[in-house]
Parts: sequence; structure tokens; C-alpha cells
Amino acid sequence: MNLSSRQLRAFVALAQEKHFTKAASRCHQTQPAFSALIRSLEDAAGVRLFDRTTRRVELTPEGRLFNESAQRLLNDLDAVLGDIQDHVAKRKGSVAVAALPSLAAGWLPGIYAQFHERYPGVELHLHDALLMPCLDMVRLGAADIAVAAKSGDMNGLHAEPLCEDYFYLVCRDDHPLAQHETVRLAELKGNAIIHLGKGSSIRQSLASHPVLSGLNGFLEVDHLATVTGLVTAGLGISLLPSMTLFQFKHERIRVIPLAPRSRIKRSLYLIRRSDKSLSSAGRAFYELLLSQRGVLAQRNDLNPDTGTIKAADTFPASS
Amino acid sequence: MNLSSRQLRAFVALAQEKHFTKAASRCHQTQPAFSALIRSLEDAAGVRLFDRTTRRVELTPEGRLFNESAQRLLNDLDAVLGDIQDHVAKRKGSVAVAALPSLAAGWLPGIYAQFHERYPGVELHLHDALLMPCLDMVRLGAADIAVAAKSGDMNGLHAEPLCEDYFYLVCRDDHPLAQHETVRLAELKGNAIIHLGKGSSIRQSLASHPVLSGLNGFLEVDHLATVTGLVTAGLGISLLPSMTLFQFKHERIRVIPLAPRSRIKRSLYLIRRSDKSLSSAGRAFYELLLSQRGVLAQRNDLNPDTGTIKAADTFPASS
DNA sequence: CACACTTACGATATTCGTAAGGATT
DNA sequence: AATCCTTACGAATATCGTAAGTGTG
Repeated sequence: MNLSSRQLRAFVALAQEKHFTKAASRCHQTQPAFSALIRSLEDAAGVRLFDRTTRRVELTPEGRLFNESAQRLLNDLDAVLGDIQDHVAKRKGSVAVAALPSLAAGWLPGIYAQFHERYPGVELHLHDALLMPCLDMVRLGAADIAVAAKSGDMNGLHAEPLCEDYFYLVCRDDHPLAQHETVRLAELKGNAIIHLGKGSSIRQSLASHPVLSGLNGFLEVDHLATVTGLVTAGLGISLLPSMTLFQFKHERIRVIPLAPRSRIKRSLYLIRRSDKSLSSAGRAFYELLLSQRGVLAQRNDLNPDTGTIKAADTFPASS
Repeated sequence: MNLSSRQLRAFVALAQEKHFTKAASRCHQTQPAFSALIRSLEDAAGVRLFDRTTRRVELTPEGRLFNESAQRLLNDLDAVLGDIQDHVAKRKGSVAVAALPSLAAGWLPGIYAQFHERYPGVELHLHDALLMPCLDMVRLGAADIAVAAKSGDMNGLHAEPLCEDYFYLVCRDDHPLAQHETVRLAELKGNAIIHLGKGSSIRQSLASHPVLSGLNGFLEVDHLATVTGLVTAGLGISLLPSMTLFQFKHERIRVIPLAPRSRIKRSLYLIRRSDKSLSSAGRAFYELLLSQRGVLAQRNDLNPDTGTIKAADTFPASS
């Protein structure tokens, strides 16, 4: 047995109007078609739902019974469908993003603001986590999207290249290298390097460079803010990707590009599950991030003409 | 926008099976037809509800959203339709009958028992009321059916003849007429007649007979049981229709048919509103009553061969 | 290569709108 | 005579099942 929402709507219209012609036009149908629709409903129900003489249309007892529920059924259906439409139109929904701490603090907030202005009804959940937790959250469904680097095991994940994040030397203004326009890795020998923890994707990007493994690395911290403090205090230098440099806006800190031959970079990706599609809101966020790809590429490219780069130049907090 | 229950059922089946071919066969369809059905649902919703590779079928985020409600919507629909089917099949429902007190007490209870045995799920409401209230209850919708006589104003009512109810003389065994086989109205002259109230249909049937208006009628009571008492006490005689005679099973009371030329009767009808149809249960009750028409006609016909009728012979209480 | 969903396509069933019919006031 | 629901009927639409196509493990 089948029953369509149009039949329900026709029933409700007729129960209210008590007039085939009026109810038919309310349903944008001709009266005979409408009449047939009501009859098909009655056939499906197995009872006459309306008593009709040419002068009066009235509900039968069974019709009254049906009438008590029909409106509610229709409202329920409309509510469910409306809810889905809201999600499709991104008036509702939620997106959970997992991002590396460096991105979660500096670059993403601006994107979030943009997204929230465009889709104020969509809830945003931002998790800042190290690389592996980021990927695991996506795998487990705790996050829809990750903005992170790749790890060895990318099983079940789809990684869309987002940008290349080039590393810079960060040192205090009284450091011997502070006045250089560019710096070669070899010149760093003998300096105390301040490292992030081994779970950090920044650290992992550096680890792959054999040249650096020989450097003194007795300082290892978890947060970029600490690196800022340590560098300002003159305790060492650090190598950090451009997207973290917003943290180093300090008058005594200098940010210096690496020489072309010495360039280090980390690749950042938009990561999602390969077997599950994103929600409408998730897809919108994903595409908003992707649309930033060009902007990011331009910002992060090393420009040989730039000379010494001040932190403020790279990523103004007011995006 | 339209949406059919079959689409809902297909969605639920696929969400559970996660397999087009299996879900299709569960819906008694071929797989391509089922596939098209799902697609039509997705088109209606405006979103893809399932992620399908050739190897896996999974709900999309919007599909999961829909899934939370689809089963409920379907259950609601089935409940409503099932309820109507129950009413059509007379497993549920209610019938309100208004009947003249004489019928409500004597004849109807047996009919009620029959109906209740046949349709135990249907509630029965019996109102005993005088003629006019009976008709008004039907007019107002407080009763579906009335078993009563006609009144002057039968507007908006349909009256189906049910039976003719012939009057009998009721007197005590020591009354001069007690030994007669039949009685002529003229023979009643000079006797004290015990009347029912003016609202009674019995009284109204008698009132139309000019012969009786000359009789002494100083005793007027409301209930038949009182008539029984008065007659037994030797305070008078009464004229009552056969369907009330079950009340006069007393060793000292005699029930005597009226002579053919003196016959008085009241006509009883099944009465319903002419502009509203009966519910399934109501119709069933109506037809059960109609089916009694033959039986009643036989019972109530005056049989000239019967001679003096004892009350016990006419309507045994144990029906 | 076997399984599983989609596409293609002709046949069937439904639904629609126009026009005529019938009933009621 | 006017109103209003039903019936009749040809046209448009939708749905179905069979068969071929495509993609994945």
C-alpha cells in the first residue's frame, strides 16, 4: 500500500475548505484531478472519508478520525524535510575541524570568522591537536576535516594539498645572524636551537633534515608562545614555518628567510575521510579552505627580494 | 513537492540493509527500480542521502539526519492507517444508540449482547430517553442511531421502518375483562386507565385514538414498572405495546390482545441523520437492528389463535 | 571475474486536464 | 438556471522490469 504526501495535503485542504473546487485550486490542480486524488486516498484507506452531496462536503466518522492525525503527519513530514533543507542551505548544521596548534591559533580564526558571517546558523567546533591526534579525530569521525600535515599512515584518509609552509629563522636582534638577509643552514651550526616536542608536525618536518640533527637542541618546549619567550630572552634561535610567525611580533625578534638552497618546508593538507562524504556545511567549510590555497601560496612563497622579514609583515593578526 | 510512503519505506530498508539488491527484494522490487526510487527521494530532498560505491552503501550526514526521523514518520503513518483499518474492521470504534425506555430495557439488551460478542472492541453507549430527546440526540450527534417512533418534525433525520408494535390490554386476573380472549376498545369504557407521561411515545400513540380520550385517565406515571405495580394493586388497567410486556410477568396480571377492529399500534423506526453517514461500527449496528425486522414482525403480529396471552409468552427476559 | 550499482529503453500504470454528465438548490 | 461533484477520455508523466554498462575489489 502506498500513500503520497500530496494525497495527505489534498485531504487536509478538503477537510478545511469543505469544497472540492476551492481545495483543488489551493493544491494547484483542476477539480476533477483533485477529485480523483481524494478518491485514490479513500481507496487506499478502504473507507469513504468524505460525505459529498453536490451541495455539501463533510467528513465521515472515519474521515474525522483521519483528520485528527493527517495534519500532524504532514507537519512532521514538513518539519523533517525542512530540517534537511536547512542543513542543505547551511542554515543549520555543524562542522568539526581539527587543526595543528600553529594553524588553529593563527590562521584559522580568520577563516572561522568568515564562515560564521556567511553561515551564522552553523556550529563550528575547533580542536587544536598535534598531527597524529588530528588525523585520528578525522578517522574516528570526531572531526569532519583536519588541517594538518601528512603522516606515514594515511589509510582511509583523503589529503588535498593546501599549501607549502616555508621555514624561517627566528632570532633576537642582537644575534650575529640578525642582520643577514638570508641564512644558510650551515651558518646555524653551533647555535642553540629551540625545538618543539616530538609530536609536533613542525618538529617532524625538521627531523627529516639530516643537516639539522647535529645542532644543539637541548631546549624542547610544547608551545610556540614559549619559544617566543625563550628567543626574546636570548636563550637560543628557532626554525619555524611562516604560518606560525604571527606569534613572533616582538621588537627584538628578527625573522629571516632561509637561503634558496637551504629551504625547508612542510606541506599542509586538507584531510577528510575517504569513505564518508562531508555534510553540506562541512563541504562549504572545506571549499572555503580550498579557496584560500591561492592566497596562502602567495603569502608563503619565499620572495628573494624581500630581504629581512619582520614578523608583522607575514601574518597580521587582523586578517 | 511530493513524497510517497513507498519512498520512505525504501529509504528505511536501504538504511538498514546497506545493500541495494537486498533492500530492493525486501520491497518486492527489482534492484534498478529500487535504485530509481532512492534517487527520486534524493532528488526530492535535494541531497544525496547515501554514499554508494559498488562495494559499500553508507548514509551521508544528511541521510543520517533523515534516518532519525524516517522510521518514526513511517511508524506514525502506519499507526494512523492501522487505526482506521481497525475502525473499518470494527475492531475499534463506538456506537451511541438512543432508544425509547421501553425498548432500552427490554429488547435492546439482547441485541447489545449479540453485537458485543461479534465486535468486542466496539464501545456501546445506550441512552434511554423519551421520544423527542431521542431524536434530538441524533440531530445533535450525541447519538448515532435512535430506535424510536416518528415525531412531527423529522427534519434532517432519516427514518427506516423497523416494526409495528401492537398494543395489548394489561389488567389483573380478577378484572371483568381478564378472561376475554380479545378485547374491543369500546369494552374499556368506564375503566380507570393508567397512562404514561405525555412525553412517552406510548402515550402519544394512544393520544391519536379519539375513542380513548373519553376514558378516565387520572393515573399518570413515568415508568412502566410503576404501571406494573398499579395494575397489580388493582388500581386500573393499561394499554401497552407488545415490546413492553416483558415488564408484566406477574401471576396476577393478564395480557389480552385487542380485537382485530380495535387494534392500536405504534410504528418503530431506525433513525439516523440524513446528512451524515454512520461510522463502520454504527453501520454494523444499524444493520444488525435491521436484520431483526423479520423476527420482530413475527413476534409482534397479533395471532388470532393465541387466545389470551400471558406476559411470559411474549418476551421472555432471557433472550 | 564476480559482484553491485547505474544507465538505457520499451511497456505498463498513474495522473492530469478538458469536456461532458448528473444531481441539487 | 446556477453550482458543484463525477465520469469519460486522450495526453503527458512516472514507474517498472529487462538488459546492457560501469566500476570496484
